[in-house]
Amino acid sequence: MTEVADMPHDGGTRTPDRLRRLASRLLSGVTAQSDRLITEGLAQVDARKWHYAVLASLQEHGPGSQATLSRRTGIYRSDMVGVLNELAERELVERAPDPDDRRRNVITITAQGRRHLRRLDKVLDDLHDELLAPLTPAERDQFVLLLTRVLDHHARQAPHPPTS
Amino acid sequence: MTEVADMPHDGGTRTPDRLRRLASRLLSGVTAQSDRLITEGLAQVDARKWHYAVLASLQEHGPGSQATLSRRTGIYRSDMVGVLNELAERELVERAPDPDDRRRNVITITAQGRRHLRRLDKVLDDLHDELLAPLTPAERDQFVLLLTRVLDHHARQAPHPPTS
DNA sequence: TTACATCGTTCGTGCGACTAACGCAAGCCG
DNA sequence: CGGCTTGCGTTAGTCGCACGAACGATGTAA
Repeated sequence: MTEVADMPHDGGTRTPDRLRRLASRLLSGVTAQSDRLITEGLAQVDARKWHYAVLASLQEHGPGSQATLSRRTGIYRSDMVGVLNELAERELVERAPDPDDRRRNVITITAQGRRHLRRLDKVLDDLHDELLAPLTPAERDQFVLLLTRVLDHHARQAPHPPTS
Repeated sequence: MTEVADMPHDGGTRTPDRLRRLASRLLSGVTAQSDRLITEGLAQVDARKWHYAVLASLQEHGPGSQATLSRRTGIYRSDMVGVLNELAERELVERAPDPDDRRRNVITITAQGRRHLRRLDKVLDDLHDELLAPLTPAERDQFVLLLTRVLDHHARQAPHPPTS
C-alpha cells in the first residue's frame, strides 16, 4: 500500500501537515473536545452549559429580564425560554412578571440556585483542570489571555444587536 | 464561606465575570467567530472547510480510500461521501474503484484540484490573518502551540476507532 | 465453509446557532 | 387622544455539523 505519488514537496519552508497547524481547525478540534467534556460532566449533576451561564450571570450582575440575560450570556432569547423553563422546573430561579413593565419577566436566582451554582463551579473547575491538563498554570493564563484578545476583537459587531 | 445575597462579593481573589474567563466558553466563542469567518470566506470561492481538508490531505499524503481520508481528516465516513461528491462534481478529485480491493474507492486529486488547493491556501491564509489579527506573530505561534498540545492530549482515544 | 472485519452508502438523530413572526406592552410624537 | 415604533416573551422552523445504525458487497482468518 505504498503511497508516494506526489510527495510533500514543500516550496521551501519545511512545513508538513498544513492541516494540523491551521488555527481554525485546531480551534474546532479543541472546542469539540471541550464541549464533550463539559457537557458530559455537567450532565452528571443534571445541568447544561447554559444553566451555569445564566446562574452565574444572575449571581454576579443581579436579577434581570430574559432579554437582559440573553445579552449577558450570549444565549439567543428564543433559546433562553427553554433554559429558564428548565431552571425554573428545578427551582433554581424564579420567573416573575415585572410590575413596572408588564412585558418583562424578572428572573431571580433562588437560594437553591446559589447552592447549585457553587456545585457547578466546583465541577467546572475540575473539568477545566482536565481540559487544560497538558498546560502549566502560566500557560493556561496565557491561553485564556490570547483567547480573550481574539474574541474581543471580533465580538465588536458580530452577533445580535451590539450587546451592552 | 457565607453568602451575601446577590452582590458580586468575590471570595478573596478579585475575579469578576467568571463567565469571561472560562476557557470552555472562550473556546466556543472564538471557534464560532472562526467558523463564521472561514465558512463565509470559502463560500466566496465555492468551497467548504472539508474541501480543503480533503484536498490538502490528498496532496500531502497521496491518494487513498475514503476510509483512509476519513481518518486523516477527521471527517466521518458517512459525511465523506457527500464531500467527495461535491469535489468530484467540480472535478477536483477522481473517484475510481480500487482493482486490488473492490470494496474501496481510490480518491486522487486532479490537476484542477491542485490548482484549486493553491487558491484555497491563499484564501485561508488571509482569513487566518484576519482571525488572528490582534495577536503578534510570536503570539500566534504560541497560540497554535498551546492548542496543539491540548488537542493532542485529548485526541488519544476520543472519536472513532483509535485512528492511525 | 463459517465467522468476522472493513468499505461505501443511506438514513436518521440530536444539538447548537440563528431567523421569522406573532401578540403584547411601552415609549414617543404629532 | 391615535398612530408609529420599539422592545419583550414565546413558538416554530431552518440549517449545518457531529455522530450512530444498519445494509449489501467484499475481503480475511478460523
